Amino acid sequence: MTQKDDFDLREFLPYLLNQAAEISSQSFQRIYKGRYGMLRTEWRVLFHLAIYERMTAKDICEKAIMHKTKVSRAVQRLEQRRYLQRKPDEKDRRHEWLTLTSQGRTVYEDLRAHAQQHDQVLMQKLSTEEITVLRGALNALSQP
Amino acid sequence: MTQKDDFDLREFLPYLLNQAAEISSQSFQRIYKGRYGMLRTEWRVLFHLAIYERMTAKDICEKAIMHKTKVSRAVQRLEQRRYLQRKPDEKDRRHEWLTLTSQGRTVYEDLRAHAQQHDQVLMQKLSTEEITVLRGALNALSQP
DNA sequence: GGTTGTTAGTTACATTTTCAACTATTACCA
DNA sequence: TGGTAATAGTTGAAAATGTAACTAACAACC
Repeated sequence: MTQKDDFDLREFLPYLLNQAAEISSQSFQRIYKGRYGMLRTEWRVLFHLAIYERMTAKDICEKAIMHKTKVSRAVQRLEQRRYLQRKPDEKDRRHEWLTLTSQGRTVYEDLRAHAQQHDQVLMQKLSTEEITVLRGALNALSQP
Repeated sequence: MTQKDDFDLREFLPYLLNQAAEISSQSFQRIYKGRYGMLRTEWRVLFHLAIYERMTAKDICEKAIMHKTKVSRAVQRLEQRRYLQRKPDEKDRRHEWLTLTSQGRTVYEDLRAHAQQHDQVLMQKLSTEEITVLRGALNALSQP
């Protein structure tokens, strides 16, 4: 009998994180999909732009941990729907600055309200202290 | 100034969970992909079978929170590589019992060792107490 | 027993994602 | 200055995923 048998994959952090992330995202996904036909990639780009105001696609890649082709296509679709605007950087025309249109901000505000509600439901499953520790731990694990 | 401005999506649990899950999964993904050319779906089916010994595809869907078509295709590929065997249920031939072959178990043991290592690296980012609370919270959030 | 409904699992097709190659622009440096 | 390297972002083809329709087997009710 060796020591390796002590390790149970049911306690493997990436597994637990994935299950929790999956389940807690699902019902919210139905909201942005149902209301605006948005994909998860688009929702993520949208709210990053709302939070940080003005970003390049590359900034979004880094903050949101998304591949650049994913971001590129999400930006295209959000632009088509007039949720965002692109403006090339004057100094370095490889960069494009992205900002939400007022229409994009309206959509964002609506979704944010739903997100807040959704978050409250999730937090009811936890104690105040658990929530604090959880947030801290998730932030720590998100540093690569 | 309304209350809604208090809610910052950077603290939205599904977002934090997703970031942590994504980052903590990435380096491990390179391992099963690099060593065995496996996809995440296949890895998940493999280790569920290793843990529970004998399951139907439906059991896996429920435990792993995966859609049945994902499971169906992962099972097909694992069978082609001779990592698992199917056996129809005698009583109810709609059910198929799945078990790992010895080859599948060997692969699993190898990956489990790597997972354990990986888990230890992740846990170094956290205190013992954080780990305990985190596990509890993730389990709570995984109840749908 | 036969009709209807349900369940486990697969398949076809559409959508999304990934990977690699590509363009356009700027940086570096001999 | 010119040539190579690096960077931001896009695109096309291949792979993976999601959706809905399907098959096969069983259940339930008349």
